[in-house]
Amino acid sequence: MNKEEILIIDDEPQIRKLLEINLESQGYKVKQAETATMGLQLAANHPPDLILLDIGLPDINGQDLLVELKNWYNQSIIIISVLDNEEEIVRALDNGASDYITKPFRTNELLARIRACLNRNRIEDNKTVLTSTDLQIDLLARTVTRDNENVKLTLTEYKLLVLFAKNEGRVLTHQFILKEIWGVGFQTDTQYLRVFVGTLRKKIEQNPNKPVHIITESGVGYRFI
Amino acid sequence: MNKEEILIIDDEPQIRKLLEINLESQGYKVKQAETATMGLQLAANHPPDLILLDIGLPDINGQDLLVELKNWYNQSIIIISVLDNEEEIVRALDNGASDYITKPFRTNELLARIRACLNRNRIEDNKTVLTSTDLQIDLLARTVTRDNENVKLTLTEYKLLVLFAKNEGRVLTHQFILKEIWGVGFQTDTQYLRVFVGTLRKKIEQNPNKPVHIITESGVGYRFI
DNA sequence: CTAAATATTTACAACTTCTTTATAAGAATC
DNA sequence: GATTCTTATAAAGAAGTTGTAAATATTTAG
Repeated sequence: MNKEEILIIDDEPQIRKLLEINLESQGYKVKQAETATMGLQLAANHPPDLILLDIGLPDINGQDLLVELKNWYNQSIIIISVLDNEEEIVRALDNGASDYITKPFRTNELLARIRACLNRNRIEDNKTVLTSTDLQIDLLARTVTRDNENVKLTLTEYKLLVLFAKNEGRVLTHQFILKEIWGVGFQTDTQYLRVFVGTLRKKIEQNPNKPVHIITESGVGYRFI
Repeated sequence: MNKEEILIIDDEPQIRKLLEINLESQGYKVKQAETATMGLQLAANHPPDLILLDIGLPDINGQDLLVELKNWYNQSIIIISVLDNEEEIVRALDNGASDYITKPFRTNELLARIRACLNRNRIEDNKTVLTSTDLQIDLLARTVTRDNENVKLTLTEYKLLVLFAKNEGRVLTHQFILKEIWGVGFQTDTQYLRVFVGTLRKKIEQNPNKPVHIITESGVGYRFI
C-alpha cells in the first residue's frame, strides 16, 4: 500500500517538528504548512489523506480556513486547539471537522485519532452501498430501497439521507446539516430541515409518527440509526 | 517513572512532619513551605504535581493564595481545613480547589485523595469517550449508553452529565455547577439542580434511591464517581 | 410555454423540555 | 426526640422546539 499523506497546518515550528517525527515514524508521509495560504495551496495541489489544522493560526481565522477547505476537500480534518476553548471546538465540529485534540496533547492519543479517521475514510470511500436492516442506499446508482421496494426521493431528500447514513449513530446539529445540504448561510433556516425530515420519514419509516431511523434530539439536531 | 512531587503549604511543623513521613513512604517527593509567600515561590520555581494547602495560614488569607495559584497552576490543589469551617471549604472549592480534607484527618484517607487527584491529572482532557463500569459517554457522537443501552438525555441533562464526568471524583459545588450549566446569575437556583440531578439519576443509576454515580455531598454539592 | 415536480414559506398543532411550586423525606443540630 | 436545615420527588404551568399540512414560488422536463 502507498504511504498515506498527512498535511500539517500549524504556525509553531516545534509542534510541526514534533508531529513530523512522530508521524513519519508511523510510516506516514508528512507535508507542512506554516500559514493558512500555504496550507490551502499544498492541499489543493495534491490533496492529502488527512489534514491536521491548528485552529489558532495568525494569518487567517482557522474556522474560515476550515470552511474553505471543506468546500472541496472531503477527507478528514482534525483540528488542534488550545484547551478550554469549548466554543471554538464545537464551532469547528459544526464546520465539518472530523475530530479535535487539545494542546498540549499526547502523541499516542493523536496517533489513535489519526488512525481512526483514516480508517473511516477508507470505509466511506470504498462503500458504494450503505445498508441497515430494512434500508439500502446505493451511492453509485443513486437509489434507495426499503424492504427491497424502490423508494423515490427528491435530490434534497436523497442528500439528506446520505448525510445521515454516513454519520450513523452520531448526533448531527441542525447547523451542521443545513450547512452540508444547503450551504453556508442557511444555518438559521431550521424550518427547511423540519419539512424535509418530515417527508423523508414518510418515505423511509414504517410508522412516521414513531420514527426508528431518524431520531429527534430536541434542542440539538437529529441522529440516524 | 519519575517520583511525583507534592508541595505542602502549612504553618504547623507537626503536620508538615507527619505529612512528609507518610508521603515519602509512598514514594512521593515532598517539598515544604511554612508561609504563603514561600509556598508561592517554591511552586513557581518548580511546579509540583500536586499541592496540599492549609487554608488557615497566618500570613495571608488562604483563599487569596488559592486564587493566585490557580491563575497559572493547573494541577490539583487539595486544601486542608479545620473541621466545621464548611463555608471556607465551599469557598475554596468554588475557587478551584480539587478536593478538601478536614483536620484531624486520617492519613489513609488523605493518601487516597492524593492518588485520585494525581490519576485525574494524568487523564487527558482530550478524551472523546468517557467510560466507567456501566456508563459510556461519547462526546463526538453526543451519545450516552448504560450497559450498552442507549440513554436518551435532554440537552441540560447531557451537559450536566458531561460536566460531572469530566470532573470525576471531584466535589462540585452547587454554585460551580449552576454557573457552568446555566451561566452566571443562576447561582442561587439550587432547586434546578436538584430537579435535574433527580432526572439524571433516574436515567443513569441502577437504583436512583441509592445512587452510586452522583453522590450528594450535603451542604456542599455533588461528586461523580 | 406549460405541466409537473420540487422547494420554500406560512400557520398552527403537537410535543418536549424547562421552570416553578408544593410537599415529602432525610440529615444535622440542639 | 423535636426542630431546623437541606435534599428529593412529583406534578402543574410556561416556554420553547418540532411536526404537519397546505399555500405559494421556483425549477425542470417535455
